Amino acid sequence: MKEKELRRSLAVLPIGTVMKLTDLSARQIRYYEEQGLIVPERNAGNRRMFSLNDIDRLLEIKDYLADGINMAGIKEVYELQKQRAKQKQAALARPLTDDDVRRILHDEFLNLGRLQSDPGPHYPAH
Amino acid sequence: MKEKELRRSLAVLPIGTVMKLTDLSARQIRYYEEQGLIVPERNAGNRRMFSLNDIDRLLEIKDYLADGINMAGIKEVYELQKQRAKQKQAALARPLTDDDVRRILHDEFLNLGRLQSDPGPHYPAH
DNA sequence: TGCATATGTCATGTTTTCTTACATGAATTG
DNA sequence: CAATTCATGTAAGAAAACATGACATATGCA
Repeated sequence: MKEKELRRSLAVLPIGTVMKLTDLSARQIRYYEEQGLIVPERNAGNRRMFSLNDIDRLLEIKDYLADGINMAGIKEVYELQKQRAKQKQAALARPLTDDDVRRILHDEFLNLGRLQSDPGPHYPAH
Repeated sequence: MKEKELRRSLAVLPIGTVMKLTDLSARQIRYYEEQGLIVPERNAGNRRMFSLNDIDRLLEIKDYLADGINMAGIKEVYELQKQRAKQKQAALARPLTDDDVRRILHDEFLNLGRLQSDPGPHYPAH
């Protein structure tokens, strides 16, 4: 499962291909990068190079936008995901204290309603 | 298994990416196309666009060349593969006659020695 | 009405790729 | 040995793709 992950994160696609695969304009893709939602690599000539993971992320962003969530909201979604991933990794790195467990469970429940079944209220631009 | 095949045959990679993934020069890749060993698609602007299957094929070609097989030999290899695939499909399309079976078995045995265990003598330039 | 957001469009410069042509070292053949 | 063929390198000029920056605009909200 490690090699597959590597392949999915290989930056091999130019923006033209990504436009076709996602049906997004170059302007949109660059804007999402500007907003920090994706961070495509650059080749030696400064061309953006995208991975399959980037494609997935872009399609997700598209869905969120179609659902009426704005940039700020999407950023928050990914912030939460990042923090959850970080916690999970920390949990793997060392044995969990009771306090960890409580905090993780708390966050899980906190995020359940907002991110899965129901997008919830549209996030205001903080 | 059908969707995976589709993804593998999607022409999404520019030649620059292919160069890096295969460690072949643009000259080599174009030459192999000229020889009919690969047939990359073209985008609207006439740029070659490669699929993952093309990458596999190029790496195969590289291996064959490293083994001392020349273009003519490699062409023959792929010709045989194509014919075998055609026969297999024909076999699926209609019931086999005894004669079919005999002929297919014959070809299988014929190709066994040459293509699998031992590359055999280097093919002369036809 | 005025402002912020998300996207379109245009201009200009750089990078990538295309085709065509010629060059070349290694192997082959007469 | 001289002449070919093969597989690849290299260079030139044109076209396509992409980058950045600026300005335009529709939409929704305060």
